[in-house]
Amino acid sequence: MATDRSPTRIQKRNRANILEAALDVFSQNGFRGATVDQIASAAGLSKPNLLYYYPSKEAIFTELLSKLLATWLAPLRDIDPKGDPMEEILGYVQRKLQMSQDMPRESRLFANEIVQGAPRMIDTLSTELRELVDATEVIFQGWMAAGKIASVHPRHLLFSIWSLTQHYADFEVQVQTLMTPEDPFAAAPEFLDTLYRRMLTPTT
Amino acid sequence: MATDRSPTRIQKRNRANILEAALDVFSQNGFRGATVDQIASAAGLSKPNLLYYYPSKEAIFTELLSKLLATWLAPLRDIDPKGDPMEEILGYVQRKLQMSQDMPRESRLFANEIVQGAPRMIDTLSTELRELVDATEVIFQGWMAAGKIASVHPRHLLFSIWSLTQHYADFEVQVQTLMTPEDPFAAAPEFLDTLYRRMLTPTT
DNA sequence: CGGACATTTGACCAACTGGTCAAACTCACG
DNA sequence: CGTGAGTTTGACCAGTTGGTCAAATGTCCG
Repeated sequence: MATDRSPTRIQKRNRANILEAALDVFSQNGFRGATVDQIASAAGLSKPNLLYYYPSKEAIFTELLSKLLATWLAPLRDIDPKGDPMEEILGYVQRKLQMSQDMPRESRLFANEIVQGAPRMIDTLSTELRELVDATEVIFQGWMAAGKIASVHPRHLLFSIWSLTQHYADFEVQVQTLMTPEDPFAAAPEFLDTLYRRMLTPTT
Repeated sequence: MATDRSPTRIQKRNRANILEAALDVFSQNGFRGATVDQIASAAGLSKPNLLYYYPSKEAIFTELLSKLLATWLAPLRDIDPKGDPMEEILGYVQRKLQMSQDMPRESRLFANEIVQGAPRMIDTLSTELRELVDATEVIFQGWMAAGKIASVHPRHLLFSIWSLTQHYADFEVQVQTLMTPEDPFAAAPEFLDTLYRRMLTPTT
């Protein structure tokens, strides 16, 4: 496989199929729980054929992670320091919630990895994500100092948003089981909107 | 091994060691990621010796889960319908948070299993836990109807407490990495207390 | 002490898993 | 068509893993 030439039609199709299949399998079983054979057949390929496109299971996982991280963090980058504070935060919450609903596999992929100590993500966490979180903290602190939102611990605020929104994807089985027949996502937007509005409305 | 006789001194010691080791290994690697050998050496036994006490890896896992579930759910059962609503809920939040800090392995054990679809817990979830959640919902609804706490979706309220408190244990690596050098658990109690106090204070 | 029962071990096995390789096959293109 | 590059495959391999078994060793108690 010539990696330094522009990819052929077949390469494009197969690489896309592999990543799609890998997302399915890794998000459901975690890295160690997933087998190359599972991914291969989910992608409609034989195992050696899959390994013709990616040199190892690890390589598939790594590429998948790095391709998805940007998407996953986009809403956080989109927070506008010059926007209305309450609207920005409530909007971020709703966007994250929507992502949990639309992309539960991505959420679980990261959840699986982090619960097990994030052995393949720790570098990204402590550099790229750390910077982004630091920047967000500054924004939140500015809003709090200006009295636009109530003063709370900015990092805990951010973690709480991640926690609450991703919970619906990561623990979907549990939420589904305990909410049936109600649709968990039906009342979630309003619940979270109310929660953050009450917590963050300044008490002058 | 005579299972129908009272356990010997050695049986008691070894069984305890095995479950302790299993908690370590399963919570860090999930069911599939854990190996019988890992558990055995963590318990100071050889693999065949371990399998003399438990017939299979699955059996260890199952026993571990069922033994821990009672402990894990105790704070929820302890909510007193006749107590002061706000105090009961804030107390429950603090107890759950304390458990995340003191028993992070237990939290991650369940988290690992549920993220991956809870194949070995789904029965428990849909019966025992379901009943407990149903009962709690009734309590919450009573308090809301009486105007003692603000009206919010009772199940989402409960899930939010689980989510926020267990987040500190389940995603410990991430939280640690992004909060260093601050101790995540230092500000958490106050943050959660404020959050739920503001959300649940009735707006008459 | 001695025997019955409990515990431990090393050798072993079959299934699974990640990965390799040479040979066969397919495709684009002149 | 033909040819060279791109693609696919079956056979294979070594390491890991859950689990078995008979034999060896340890412990308890009369």
